[in-house]
Amino acid sequence: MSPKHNPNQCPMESILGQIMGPWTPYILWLLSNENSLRFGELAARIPDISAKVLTDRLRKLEASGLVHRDYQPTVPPTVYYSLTTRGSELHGVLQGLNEVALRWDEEDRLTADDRKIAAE
Amino acid sequence: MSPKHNPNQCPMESILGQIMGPWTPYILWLLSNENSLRFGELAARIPDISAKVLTDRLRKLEASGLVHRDYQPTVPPTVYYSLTTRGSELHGVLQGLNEVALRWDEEDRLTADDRKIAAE
DNA sequence: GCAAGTAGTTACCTAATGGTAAGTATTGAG
DNA sequence: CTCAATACTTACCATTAGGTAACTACTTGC
Repeated sequence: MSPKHNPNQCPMESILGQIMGPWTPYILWLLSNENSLRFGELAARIPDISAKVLTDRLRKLEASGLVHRDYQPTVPPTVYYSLTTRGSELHGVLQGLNEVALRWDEEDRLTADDRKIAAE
Repeated sequence: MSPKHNPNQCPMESILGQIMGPWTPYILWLLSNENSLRFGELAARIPDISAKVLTDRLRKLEASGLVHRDYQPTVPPTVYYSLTTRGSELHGVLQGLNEVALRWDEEDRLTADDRKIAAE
């Protein structure tokens, strides 16, 4: 994160340090709904994310013990990602977040429509 | 955020762009529990945050319509921050997040204790 | 005339982040 | 002999974010 931003004794900041960052909560949300996704499937569901960043996120989540990586040495290789037990404890939070996100999105689109109508 | 990371049609990413970043969810959590805090009170409750970053976060939250800023031109000035209606809709999510954070923190401290005992 | 107290702002610097593009490994298919 | 497919890795670059520290404004009180 930042050079000096340490998750100093504050549990909230500690968890945020693990979850936060562009795409990360979204990755968790996808995994929490599908229970297992391959690298390419994740990439396809997350528009515009680069392989580099996706790998980075998954590695960090794995290091925090939130995501499990299952590498099958087939040819070509197959890698399944899924939530660990701890990772799946975030489901409720992510669901709540998603509900709010959808609600606000709808509200914002409605008021945007109002503006368009008013401008006519 | 990043030069190209646009909240591209994805409601989840859009809300994350507003909430995310070091300290931000914690600020919202504090405001959601105290319903009104002054700048200095916030700073006191958030160890190690700098005035610059705190100001920045509050300005951004204000711009997103999540936080209300009430400036009283007294001498010295007094500024109260509180959640807007929309901001307070995050209470449930933040509470869930905090519960998980406290639980994990406790679990981690327990296993840390185990390691200490085992090392004796 | 100077310090105190609140809520910032400003300047400057460094480290980390993310993007792009190209490369890697492996093996079966054509 | 080369391509295709998957899951990355690496190198390089530009931008950004955050940290520190000093400075501002305004009035009261000593």
